[in-house]
Amino acid sequence: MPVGMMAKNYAHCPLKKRPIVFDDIPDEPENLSTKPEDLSRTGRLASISPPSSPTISPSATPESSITSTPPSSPPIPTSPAHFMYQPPIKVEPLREYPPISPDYAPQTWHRSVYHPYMYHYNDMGYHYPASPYSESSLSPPHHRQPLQPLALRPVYSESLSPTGSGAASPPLPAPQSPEDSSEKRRQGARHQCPDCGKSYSTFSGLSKHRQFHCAAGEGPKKSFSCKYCEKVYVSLGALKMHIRTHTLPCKCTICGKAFSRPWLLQGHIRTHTGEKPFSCTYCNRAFADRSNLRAHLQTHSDVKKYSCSTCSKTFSRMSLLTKHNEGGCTLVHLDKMC
DNA sequence: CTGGGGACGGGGCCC
DNA sequence: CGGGCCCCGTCCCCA
Repeated sequence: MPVGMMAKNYAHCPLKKRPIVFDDIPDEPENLSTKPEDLSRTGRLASISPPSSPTISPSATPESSITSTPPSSPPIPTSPAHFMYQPPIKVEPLREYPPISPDYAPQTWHRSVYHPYMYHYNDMGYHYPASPYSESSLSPPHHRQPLQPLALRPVYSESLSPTGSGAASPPLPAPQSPEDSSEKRRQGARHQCPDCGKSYSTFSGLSKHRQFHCAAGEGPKKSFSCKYCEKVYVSLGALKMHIRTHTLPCKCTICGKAFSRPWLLQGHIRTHTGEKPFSCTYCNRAFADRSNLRAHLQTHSDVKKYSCSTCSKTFSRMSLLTKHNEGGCTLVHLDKMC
């Protein structure tokens, strides 16, 4: 969404939440990555090419929009937005993208309705055509697996229950694949703590655990306390991470707001640019924040993630369940009377 | 009041 | 050990 438009739409928002419109924004924001910049990719915004697989024009209907030739370049918004933040991009030209099958059901095609680009950006640095590849799986390819068509790849796991029958409803997410679950990732770990049984994929991980974390073990229980507050951590790394919440080294060049971590800043910058890389499989709604998409997905489910243990009513968010319990689960009140 | 979205914080894990 | 990313969670605001 162009910044100017967004500012207009924020007319009813508190001042602190309104994006700031600049007339003289530099062409390219500073690289947020803390990694050394790859100089070979200087000018990356203009040089990124989409995958050579068939692409889909977002403006066309799914049935008619499959083309064998990719567009010359992703459309870059111009006026009234003078600036569109483009996250650092990792280009992997040798990566194989799954071909688009004509078997895609139209209802599975979607794109960000806010995102002006026809290529979805995911935070792992991959560019895909906006449809039919989406962020809906919440499992970016990363090092785990290449992104697959919706019909093939495992989809987001937070077990949405079917919201209804009928062909109009897209298939609901299947259980998360083992590769996507940190818990299941550990199942393949071969380094197990003899004290508590917890497993790690690397010996160093196990060593860290035994030295600092394992309550059942004999390792030294060092503690690291924050000099800014009362918090105490069992590892220096955790303390350093916490200290960043005091020092806030990552500063937004647009509004000056500071954050503890680069990726928090990246998420914040999306509030300025309107970039919404995470789109819902079911309703096409797009989000700038993965967690918000996750919460949104709950709204598509009849049986939501958080349930009242007393009356079995389910809620999409913990806060709603808390409110429910605090304010008035009638069955709770009945229990208290008994 | 309830449900939902936006923005953000923090700990854990992997590389 | 640090960076990057994940998930979980909270707080606030709004319709």
